[in-house]
Amino acid sequence: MQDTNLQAFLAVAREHSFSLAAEQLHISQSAVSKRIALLEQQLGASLFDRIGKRVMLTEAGNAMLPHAEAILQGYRDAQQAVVDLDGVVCGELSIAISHHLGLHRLPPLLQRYNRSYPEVRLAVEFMDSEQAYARVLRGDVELAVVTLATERQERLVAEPIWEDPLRFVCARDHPLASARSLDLAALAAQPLILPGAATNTSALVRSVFNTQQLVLQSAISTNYLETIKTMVAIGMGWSLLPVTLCGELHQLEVDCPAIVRQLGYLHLAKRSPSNAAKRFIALLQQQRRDAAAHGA
Amino acid sequence: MQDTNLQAFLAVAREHSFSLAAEQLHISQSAVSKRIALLEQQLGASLFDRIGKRVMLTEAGNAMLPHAEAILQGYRDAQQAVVDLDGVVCGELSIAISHHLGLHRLPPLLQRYNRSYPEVRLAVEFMDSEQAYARVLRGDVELAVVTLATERQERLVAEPIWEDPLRFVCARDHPLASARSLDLAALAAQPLILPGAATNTSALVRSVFNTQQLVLQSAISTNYLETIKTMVAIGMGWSLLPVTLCGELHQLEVDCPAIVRQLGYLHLAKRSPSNAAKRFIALLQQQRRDAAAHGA
DNA sequence: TAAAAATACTCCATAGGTATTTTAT
DNA sequence: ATAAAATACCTATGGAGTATTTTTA
Repeated sequence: MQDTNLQAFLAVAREHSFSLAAEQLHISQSAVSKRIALLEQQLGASLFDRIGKRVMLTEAGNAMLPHAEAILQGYRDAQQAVVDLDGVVCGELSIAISHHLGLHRLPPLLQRYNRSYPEVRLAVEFMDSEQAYARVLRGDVELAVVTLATERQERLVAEPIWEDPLRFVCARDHPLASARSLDLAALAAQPLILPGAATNTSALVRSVFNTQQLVLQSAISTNYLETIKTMVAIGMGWSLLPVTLCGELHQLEVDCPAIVRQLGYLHLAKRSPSNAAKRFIALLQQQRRDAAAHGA
Repeated sequence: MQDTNLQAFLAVAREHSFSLAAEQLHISQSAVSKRIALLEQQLGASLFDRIGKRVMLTEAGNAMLPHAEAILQGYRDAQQAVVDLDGVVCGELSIAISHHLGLHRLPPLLQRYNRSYPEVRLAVEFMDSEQAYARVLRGDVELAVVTLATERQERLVAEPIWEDPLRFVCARDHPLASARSLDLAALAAQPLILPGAATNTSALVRSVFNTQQLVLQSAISTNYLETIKTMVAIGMGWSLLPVTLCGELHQLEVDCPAIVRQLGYLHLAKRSPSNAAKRFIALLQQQRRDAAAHGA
């Protein structure tokens, strides 16, 4: 990205010679002649007086000189500005975060990010994971950190960071708490409390029961796991909750494969991540490695 | 003499669309695609994210934007500089004018200029004086005609043309109107209406009161002197206004040195004025001479 | 399905090279 | 006569257009 005609102009002005300018530019003398001729034609004015073997700037050439330099400097600056982007982390980073992750996993990460890159203005919005998916798809936010959907979406890149195993829970004084051995069918017969039917978590749970042709019907429905926990604690039914949320609830031993939510980040496949986003993703992935090392 | 690739870049950035940009440039959509692709290849970075039907700047594109504008402006300046050599007054003259001057001092000048040099396309923008300073500094406009700042700026040439003495005014039925003798302290104790704190006019006024360790606090604030006049007329407080705006307001005799705004023009020191700008400046300076002769 | 961007292809203008001519000392 | 710029002529490339394909809403 440059302007070869202006380069020729500056070289000739500097060298007072078409031939020397040609040498400097590693092109033929005739090419220089033509570049200058073209410029002169475009400007409607001569740039050089060719007085015998002397080449000197005309008035118009003098007038052009600083502008030509400014323009070529502009090209260099532009190029540099793009190159400089590598490694410079600044600007705004818009993230959608699920309520649950915002409460239980992200605070330390956000704090660390904010300390490491104070130049980045973090625009964080908390919402349901499904809304976050939509916001990313629409390009409203660059990144989301949420409960991942079980099936991958065409236009999105979704990477799991944490595994979030769900435990069957009920109140301590709930009939199920004293049951000897439990299977999915026994649970399906009892009142339960699940996140809204449209949520990824709910879909995951229902898919497990579906393998045994069991259909779940949740009486109470909310997308806030904290609320579900409270409902379970007062004996409204059983539910599935992340280990970290089980607290003093009774955990049921159930004869079925582990039910594990994938928590992670996602962004539009086609959208090139900003440097700010890249760093955030790096932080998330480091988190995953740490968790893996710790778990092992 | 120009850069068609950068033109395409700016057009796409402006329109958020390759097709619309193509229309504007009167070339085919595929040509635009190729120009952008070439730029991106030369820079080694994507300039736009094509997300479905949405076209948006990447970080690199954002970084490029001001440079691309600067380069194309450079071409225009270069062209104009050569044209101006012939003493021809034509092309475009971009001027930023303060609301007040645009209303009260410049109309006859603009009219005369327009008649004398119909070849010049006047691009006039009205704004606050402080915004005008910024526009000149950024090179967005060539000239500004505004209220001058009290201290001179390094990179600017600022020349006063008019003196604009400010008068203390209040409503006819305002308590101050019947006061025998007034000093600054007495005024500072009463509600007043001043232009915004960031304005040159406000700074000038406050500096005068500061010499007596008086601090002014303006309840209402607007940058439009006409609005201030109206507010004063309905008795909201006293103010300082140019003589020409005092009209039927009560003018207070106050024991203090005259407070005089300097109105004039300014431009970048390094930017040599175009012929069109030179003529405009000549008109302004003739105005000053006329005023001096009339005043004498 | 419709609209927008990318791509395939074709064509021509032009930038560049070589060789030659012109011009001024 | 010589050195330097202009020019003639040829070639290859790149930029433009049209038509088509791909992609996503």
